[in-house]
Amino acid sequence: METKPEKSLNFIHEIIEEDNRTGKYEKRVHTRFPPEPNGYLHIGHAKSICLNFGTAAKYNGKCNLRFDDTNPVKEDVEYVDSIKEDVRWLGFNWEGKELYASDYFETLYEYAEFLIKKGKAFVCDLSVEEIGKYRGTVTQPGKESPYRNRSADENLELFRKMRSGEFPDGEKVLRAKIDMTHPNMLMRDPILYRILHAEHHRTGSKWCIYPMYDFAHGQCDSIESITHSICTLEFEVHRPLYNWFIKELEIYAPQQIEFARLNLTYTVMSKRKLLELVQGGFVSGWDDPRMPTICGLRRRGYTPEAIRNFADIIGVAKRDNMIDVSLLEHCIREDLNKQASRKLAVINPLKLVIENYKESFIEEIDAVNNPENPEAGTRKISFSKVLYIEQEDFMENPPAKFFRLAPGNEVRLKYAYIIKFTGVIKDDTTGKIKEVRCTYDPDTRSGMPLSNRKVKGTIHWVAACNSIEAEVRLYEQLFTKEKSEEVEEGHDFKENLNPSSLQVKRCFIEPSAKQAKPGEKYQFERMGYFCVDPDSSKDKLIFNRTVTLKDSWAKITKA
RNA sequence: UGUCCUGUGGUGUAACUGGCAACACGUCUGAUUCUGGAUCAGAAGAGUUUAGGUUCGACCCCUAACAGGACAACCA
Repeated sequence: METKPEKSLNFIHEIIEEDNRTGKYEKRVHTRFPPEPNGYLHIGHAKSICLNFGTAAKYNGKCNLRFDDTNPVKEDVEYVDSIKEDVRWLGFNWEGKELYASDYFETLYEYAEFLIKKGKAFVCDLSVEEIGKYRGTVTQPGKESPYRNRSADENLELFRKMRSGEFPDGEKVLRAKIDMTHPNMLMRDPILYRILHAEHHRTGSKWCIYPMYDFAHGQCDSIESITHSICTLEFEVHRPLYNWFIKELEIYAPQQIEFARLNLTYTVMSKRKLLELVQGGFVSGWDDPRMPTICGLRRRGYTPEAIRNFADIIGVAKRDNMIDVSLLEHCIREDLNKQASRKLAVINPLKLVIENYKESFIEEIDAVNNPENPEAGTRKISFSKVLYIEQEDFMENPPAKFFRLAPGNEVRLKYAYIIKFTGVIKDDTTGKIKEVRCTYDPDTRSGMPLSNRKVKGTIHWVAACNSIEAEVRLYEQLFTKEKSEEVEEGHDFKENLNPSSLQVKRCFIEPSAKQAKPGEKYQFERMGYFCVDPDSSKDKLIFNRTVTLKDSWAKITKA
């Protein structure tokens, strides 16, 4: 039992173990999760959160939560609050208080002056457009700014005036003096500070110049003594620049390691596109259960355990990837199968009358709460003459291998009796089936000596006399294409939106569901896992379908 | 017409650091089942982008090609 097969290390943990072997950071492991508070966290962030906090935990290290809040015009406390909530919900804690890049604004400013004095930074008067032109292109070298050779003293004076608010937005910037012909565009005298007369969500109006992300991120990691700065691939090109700052500033050097971000089929992961869906009203909000956001998944009924397990299973590497949602779905099913109490609920009701059952008689029947966990016990459900069954569970002219109710077929009503079809009643004008009639075998109630007779199928049902009504929101993939962003030239990704990603229905549920509270998770037998929506109230129960059960019959019918 | 990164079954990740490819999801069988769920047993599916090279031996090292991605915001 103790000899679990050794799980191989991902490439980041390999690096860490090597560093621990060589004593590079005195065997210290200190990571951080550094979001910008300008949007909600999504499942891609969850991968990063699990990686950073998980790595720290694995090596008895620390992991900071730090907000990289260097752009006051895009950031807001609303986002910092939601991010903190989501990280906590996922099951992670950070020591003491969360940190902010804005905590280090003074230090960062001093770093800038240090560079100026060293002759490695200068104040530039070029406009945005001009700076763009001077930068050259990816294949052509850039040109040096005419302001590049100002004296250190002049630069210092100008920079201090920038800070004291003597210039309007955009008038001047502070730039590093590196190399305008560098093949890496980011090394072509990048901007360090810009003038922004804007209210910052934490520092208020104290500053009117703000460091660029590139001038803040690496130094913040350095200030916090981070050992391994884990980030996504797009920052790989920035690494030489961060290293340049660290070297010129002569400060502690963390090690940056990049990994490939998560992509999931049938959804989008970019903040911009997610925002577009919210603002365009294509979803009800950031926490719409169809969204891949943490709050959306939470509302959908996903558990932190399932998400953490998912993050673990998908692994970490450097190559671009596109993970099949079926893996995420597998993770939540696996978790919920063990946890969720079962209920009987009928979503597309069809009236079923048992002809030989006593009128207005009600029987209390035992139902198992969770077959995976005997300790969950049993509950009573009512059985009566008139029931509802699922429309899909009856067919007048069934195809081969249809094991449900049909002329000539016997089926079991889950936890109750075996019934036999006797007839249907149809609407005179439309010809639609209004009710199905059957007889039951009184000796076959579950648990009775003669109840073991084999029947082809078992279907779920609900008593018409006392079942309760509820709203169910049936969710499907948000997009119709695996690669949701794949569109022809000139078309928009929103054209791939799935028009039937949400179907709202009224359903009948056994009365024991009456007390269901928001956030609670159930399995409606044979239908899937459902979670009580926060919009739910005593008077109006609302359930979100987290995911269907695996359905091999559905596969057969589709084929 | 640049620099950097990446290329292993349908998908994702492995391969004890050079000894002819494993695990998970998915797919398909069969068993079992009062959820066509769960569970159990099994199968198919890659010879590691290509071409050279080093080596007794290469997924692993070297070279080149090809393919994909990133980079030209006073965004992060």
